Amino acid sequence: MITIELENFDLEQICNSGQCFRMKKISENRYAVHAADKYLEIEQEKTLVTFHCEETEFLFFWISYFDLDADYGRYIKAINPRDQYLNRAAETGNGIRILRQDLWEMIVSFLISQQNNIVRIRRCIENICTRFGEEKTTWDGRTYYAFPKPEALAMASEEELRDCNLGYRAKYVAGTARAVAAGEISLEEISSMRYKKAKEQLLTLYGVGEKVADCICLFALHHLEAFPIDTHIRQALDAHYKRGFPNRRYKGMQGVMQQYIFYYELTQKK
DNA sequence: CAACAGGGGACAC
DNA sequence: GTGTCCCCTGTT
Repeated sequence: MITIELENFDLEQICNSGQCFRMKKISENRYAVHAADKYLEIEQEKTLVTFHCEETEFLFFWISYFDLDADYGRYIKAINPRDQYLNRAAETGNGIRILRQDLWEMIVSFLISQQNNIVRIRRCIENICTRFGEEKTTWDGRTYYAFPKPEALAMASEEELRDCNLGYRAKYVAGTARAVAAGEISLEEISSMRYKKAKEQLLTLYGVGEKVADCICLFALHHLEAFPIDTHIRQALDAHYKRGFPNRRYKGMQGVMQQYIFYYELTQKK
């Protein structure tokens, strides 16, 4: 168990920022996180955050996962003081972190996300984990399921994937899983590529388009210059940035700004 | 019951 | 780059 003090860190904001689909609130101030094959419970009391895991796992996995070494105050300070909209957005989402999630998990998650709502996306992912993921045990003896490996999903039939509620997205997951399992594309190589190259490779996958590729680049590969444009962001850009988003000013941190905007739009609609 | 929207993408032209 | 289809499920 590790307790540390953190600035610009808010579990509720991270959970609702739409980048991770396997994090959920389990009680007041306490969240459960599934990531790749790991499980963590985490608590927050104002700036005091407690990770319920061993120190080695905290050091070698969760620090990177939650981007704890980064200074998000620096991103917020970089915002144009005259941009009222972005300042409001960043104020609302000032505890958001861009997570470093598993590449394969993000590929499948965002394949499933297309033309889909968040509640159902979560259910779909839970379904494929339960059905095709490796069985694991928490420190206190409870069973959970890891995210299924490419090989496991490559062996699944399209119909089995449809049974997991994927709908027409089943063929995308099946096709992409087979391509990865067959070695037609190397996740390891993509991990070491720069943004432009990585995105280009991801676009060759069946079912991966512009928006999904950018989500994968941002939420798995931590390419902060990726700026995924979905329907919500599109509306926000049309309303507040008629001359386009100031990419030059926010060079290398557009993805962080995208998250502030996305989260802000989501909270406004409730 | 019908209509519709929900974090798009493939494919043809 | 534009249009059309995909044909999913939950909500209204």
